[in-house]
Amino acid sequence: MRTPSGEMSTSLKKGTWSLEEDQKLVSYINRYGIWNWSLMPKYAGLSRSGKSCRLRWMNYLKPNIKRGNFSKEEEEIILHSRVHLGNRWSAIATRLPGRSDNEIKNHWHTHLKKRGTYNLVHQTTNPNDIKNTQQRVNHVTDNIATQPSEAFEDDSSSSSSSITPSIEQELA
DNA sequence: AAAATACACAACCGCGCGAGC
DNA sequence: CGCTCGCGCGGTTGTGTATTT
Repeated sequence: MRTPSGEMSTSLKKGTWSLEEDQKLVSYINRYGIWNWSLMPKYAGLSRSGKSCRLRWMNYLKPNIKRGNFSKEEEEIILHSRVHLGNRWSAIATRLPGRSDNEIKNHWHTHLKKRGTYNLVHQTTNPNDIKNTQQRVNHVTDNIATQPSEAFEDDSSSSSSSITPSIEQELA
């Protein structure tokens, strides 16, 4: 195994994030952007690994992240996408703006897995709903089949590019 | 009311890939 | 061309909460 250079074994904190840690990470990224996950936590005053920070940001702190219940339509998209894409959660996540791959994966394991197959999602809906839903799902599936997976624009990339080494100097 | 169990969500770990040197 | 590094992904585990006994 490799040992990431930026995050050596300096007693990194693990477990649930506190509000204070969230605030530190958010305010740092808002100010300086994302330039290097391995080094950022140090400058942000966090005793966390870069991986941990990245996960926290991607899944909960990033703007536009949707929290809370999945809609029926979102579940349908997940179920149907999984049939076509398998367990490629990140690819499935591109079909659901505002949802992270981790959240979708969790939702699958806790809710949707039990249903077994895509078809069972319809078990409580009336015939008309089923028809309409099937049309929507077919539309989504067609898109999946035709366009690889660039689908939704991701604004995270815009912030990660330009801000790099000068920050390190500024903060050192 | 307390203990046991099930459930849902948050976070970690290991690995592979691509870019840069 | 091989090596190192950082990032992202998917699987798995940990933890808190709700429900049942």
